[in-house]
Amino acid sequence: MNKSALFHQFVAFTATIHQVTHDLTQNITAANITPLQYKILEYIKVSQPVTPTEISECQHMSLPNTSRELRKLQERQLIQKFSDTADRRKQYVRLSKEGEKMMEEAFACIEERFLQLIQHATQDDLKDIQHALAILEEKVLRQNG
Amino acid sequence: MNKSALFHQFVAFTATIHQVTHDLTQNITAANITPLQYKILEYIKVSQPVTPTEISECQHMSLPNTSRELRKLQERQLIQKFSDTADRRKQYVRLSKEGEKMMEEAFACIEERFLQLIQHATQDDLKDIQHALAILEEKVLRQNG
DNA sequence: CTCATTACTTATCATTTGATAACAAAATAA
DNA sequence: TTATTTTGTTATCAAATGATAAGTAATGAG
Repeated sequence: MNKSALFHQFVAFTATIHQVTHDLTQNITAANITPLQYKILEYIKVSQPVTPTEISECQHMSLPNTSRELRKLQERQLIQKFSDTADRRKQYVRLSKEGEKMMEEAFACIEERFLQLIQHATQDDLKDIQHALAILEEKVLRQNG
Repeated sequence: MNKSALFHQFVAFTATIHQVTHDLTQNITAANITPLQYKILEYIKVSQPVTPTEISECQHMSLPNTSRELRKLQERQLIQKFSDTADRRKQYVRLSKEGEKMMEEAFACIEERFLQLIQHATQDDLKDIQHALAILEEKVLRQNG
């Protein structure tokens, strides 16, 4: 099998994934949130509690800029910070009640849009999709990062 | 089968795809190109010739901003514009020789990184991957856009 | 204790990107 | 013909993001 052909197929695939992600997530929050801030909230939502350093690394941004965005999110009552009792330099970030509500609504909206995407899928189709996702995770994405 | 579970699997999958895309494409050009400009060149590369209006729509940006970025790319000799002989309002954009060279090098670099990702895959693995990509394209991504 | 390191903040500046108004030229419709 | 629409440009402003210097407080190593 031709690896180069597989590469081209993969590139086309990722382009489509990016397009679909854009469609699924556009206009997702009424709140006046920047794209970067949404990304950060999304990460906190699925990984909380997280430290600013972790956010900084996962979002590929500098710690000062992370700190600035977290301050804005805290001012808007969307997140809360707690300092580690053992190591008081460290901080843990969580969504506030309001932030949780906002992100849950956002996720619900994305899920609804996703379900529309697969509305005509049969049970067999769903199994195929699930299996395909698992194959790619295992054989391409989980290789070493 | 639980569609909601599939949704969560899909979300995790797309997050990983975005991460891998980031890794595959980071520091890809020596040229002093902004991320947006790279995206535009990438689109031109695979779809040329394209009009500014098409770029504008596919990249989700306004026509004035598209025009500005194209001007910068033209000043840097990375693209060329031609006006349509039939409808002289229209313009066709292509990569210049230099732009082609740059993008081919970029793509070659990305392909090399991708091949590393699947370096341990057997022939059967490759067939599985190819099939998985096809399934997802057909049953999720090509539903209606 | 002293010194270096870690985790984070504040401040500042540059660059990139987005938004919008105003315009021009060509094509099309009336 | 005149009016309208399409395609694109230029100019300008605002906002978002990136980069970096300097500083604080806590921890840990020696």
